[in-house]
This record gives sequence, C-alpha cells and structure tokens, in this order.
Amino acid sequence: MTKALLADLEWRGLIAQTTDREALTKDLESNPISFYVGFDPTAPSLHIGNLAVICTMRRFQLAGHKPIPLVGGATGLVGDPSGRNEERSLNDESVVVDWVNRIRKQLESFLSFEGPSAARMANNLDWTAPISALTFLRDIGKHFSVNQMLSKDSVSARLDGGGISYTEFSYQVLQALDYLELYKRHNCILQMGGSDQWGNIVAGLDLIRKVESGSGHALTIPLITKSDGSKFGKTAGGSVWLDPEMTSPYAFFQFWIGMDDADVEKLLKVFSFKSHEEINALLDSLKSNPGAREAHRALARELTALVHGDHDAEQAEAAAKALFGQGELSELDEKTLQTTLAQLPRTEIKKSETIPTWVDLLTATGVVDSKSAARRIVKEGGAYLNNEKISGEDFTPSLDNALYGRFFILRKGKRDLAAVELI
RNA sequence: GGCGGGUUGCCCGAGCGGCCAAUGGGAGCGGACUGUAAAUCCGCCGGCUCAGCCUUCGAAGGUUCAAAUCCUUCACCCGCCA
Repeated sequence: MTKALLADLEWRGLIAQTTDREALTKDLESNPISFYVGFDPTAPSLHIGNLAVICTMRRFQLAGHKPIPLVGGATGLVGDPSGRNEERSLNDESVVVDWVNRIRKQLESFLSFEGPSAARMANNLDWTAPISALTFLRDIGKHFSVNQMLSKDSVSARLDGGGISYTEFSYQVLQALDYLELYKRHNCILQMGGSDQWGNIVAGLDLIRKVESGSGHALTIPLITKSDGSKFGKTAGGSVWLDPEMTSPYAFFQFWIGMDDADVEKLLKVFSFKSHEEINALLDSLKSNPGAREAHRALARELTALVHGDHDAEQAEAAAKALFGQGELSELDEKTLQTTLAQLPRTEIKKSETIPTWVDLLTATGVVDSKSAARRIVKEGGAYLNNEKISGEDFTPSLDNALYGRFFILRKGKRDLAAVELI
C-alpha cells in the first residue's frame, strides 16, 4: 500500500500541489518519513473543514509514515493572514492555552501514538517562546527577504485590501521556523496543509535550505468545495464542529446524510477509508438507486464513527431511523427514546406547571430565533408534535400527548427536531 | 489638508418628506413534488401581550402635524486634487 500512497491520494482528489513529485514519491517509497501538519487554535474545537487534512494524515500513518500533529500554541497567538481579507482580533493568551489543550486532545483520537509509526505531538510554543526578539531578528529574520514575503498571496491580497499588521505579516516566518525545527529535531521532511498553506510551507522549505542546506517536501490538499458553490462545512447553524458538545453526534450524522447527491462522490473519496472497490460500489448504488441513499448512509456512518466513536455513531443512526422512520414513535421503547432525544436540541418543563404552548416550547428549545418565527411555522403548516401535524397558534400539548408521560417531540418542517422533557 | 460621493434589514441593493417595517435579487425558512437529495412551483422572511402595538434605514441632536428621506455635528468608507 505504501507504494500506492500518492496514487491513492490522487485518485481521491486530495493533491492540490506538491514540490518535486518524483523526489517525494521516492522518499515516500524508500523509507518511512516524518511529516507534519499544523493546526492553529482559533476556536475551542476543530471543525469539519479540518477533517480532510486530518484524514490525509491518517492515511499517511496507515501507510507507515510518522505523523507530527502540531498545535500552534505560538502561531495561534499571532494569527495566520492566509485566506482572510481582514486582520484577526487577538485572543487572550489563557484562552489560546485552553484551546491548544482541547485541540490536542481531539487530534490524538485520529492517530496512533504507538508502534513503529507512532505519532508525536508538537507545540510550536516550545521553541518559539524561548527565543529573544534579537535572536529572532538576527538568526531567523536575516534569511527572509521582505520582497518575497510581500509577494505571497496571503500578504499581497491584504495589501490590496484591508491592510495587514506587522504581527500577521510575521506569521509566515514563524511557520517557516516550525518546519525548520521539526526538520532538525525529528528529520521531518514533509509538511502538508490546505492549499492556502502553500506559501507558508514553501517559506519553511526555503529556510531549511538556507540554514541547514537541507531539503524537504510540501504537499497541499485542495479546498473542499460543494457543487452548488456554497461553502463546505457550514450549515445554517454555523460550522460543524468535531466537539460533541458543540455539534452533537446526531447533528454530525445528519450533516452527511443531508449532502447533495452531486457531492457524495467527492466526499466519499476524500473522507472514506474504504477501498476503491467499496467506494465504487457505493457510487454505483447512488446512480442506480439514489432513493436508497446507501452512499450517504455509509458516509455518515463511517465519519461519525471516526470522529465520535462506534457507540455514538450507532446511537445517531438509530436516532435517525427512529425519528425519520415510518414506524410509530410510540413503538420506541422508553430507553431508546431517551437516548435518541438526548442528542436533540431540548428544553425542560416542570410537570407541576402549566404546559406552555407549542410555540413557546419550540422557542425555548432554540430551534427558532423568535416567537414570531415559531408562529410562522405553525401558520405555514410545518409544525408537528410527536410527528403529527398540529395547527392553531395557541395549540398546547396536553399531558396525554407526552410519550411515556414525559417527552414531547417537536418538529419544525421536514427534519428539524427538538425534545421537551417534563421533569 | 481641499473638493465630491457614500453609510439602508443576514448579504447585495432600491427608496430621497406622508400610500415605508421600507421595491428587487441572493441566502434562509415553510409547503407541494421526490429520496431526510437537486431542480421546479407556491408562500414566508424585524419584534411582541399580533386585526393592534413597539423598535429599525452609521451615531447624536434639530426642523416638521409627519423624516430612511430636510438641516447641524461626529464617526467610518470610497474617488479626485495636494
């Protein structure tokens, strides 16, 4: 499989750009290499946009290479200008430290830290923090030509647009230093990243050449795009996060299930660890029997399991089946119902108090922004209680409607569900 | 520093004293069709104690029975000149 690694990536559409392809192929095929991918802590969690490169890292490890996931404890304090037309606002140091820890933990679950190709976690704060400003300017800065720095896409875009601070302008130097450090410490000879990272990665290669007379490789993967032009990984509710507290496994599962048919082929290839044959079989099914949605289901199942574990993936799928199945909700046993509802947006009311109207309940779950919005849903005929359509803006569920005496399932439209528990 | 243009609801963008919660497009939402898809069609799309009321058109003041629309000051953006 090692030999076929790049070919496999190619087939999956995962290669945007590489440095000398032949040299890279040769290095990958002759020996296991160390390679790194950096993740800056810009939020408390990684999101689905990070997943393609994470999966790619995993593919490299499965092929016998040694991953160095790097969390940008230092670079996260500075801010990467790549792909942004505005200056980032700086986050508090304590916040970044917290995010570093959380992201490190998330990354750990995708890689193996044992065996011959064990992964090794890195944090660029380790070597960046101790450097004095003078050392930095004399030993590192001297190798950078401002002329070249200005020509990078990430910088020139900003020169034309909203401007750039000295802080963010320096970002590429820090990232270059990371590559140099990892090259020196662990003989890391490949850096991967999203296609917007090309400039930063190449800056590192230049630095390695100048300081160590060494050489390495760069590989970028394309930005995942959707066929309708909208941004992959964004939903109405915002980003799809990998943290189950921020995006429930159920919502995560639904994200994949709801994908356009037109995008499924690309997504399966990018994200699935199935063999080419298996993937092709799923794609055949998608063409011949689209209504069955087998490819969607396989994709959702596999990725939810990868990110949240088998158990949560099964729960999410079971929940989907229960809530969207043709079966009666009342046929679900209490325990299944409870675990299913646990993943939905929810609210609680006291049994002793008067039950609020459907509109008030839905508003309380946060599925709609305002009461007016909830009223509109009722007026337009998109309001359901326990999968049965209701009407009348003042409709109020009664205790008799409660499943097992304590649950209401509210539905808005076709697939937006929320749970109410009577306590 | 001088002169001119601009700042409108999630985004783009009309409106230029009353008929304006504000045209149109996009996004989003609901319905129909279908497959928890796409396309299409229909409807909705500031809030609320909802046949009424309240708060919006960069900010603050002012004129008027009445202002997003007129005046003043301030802030930011964009052109031309220096």
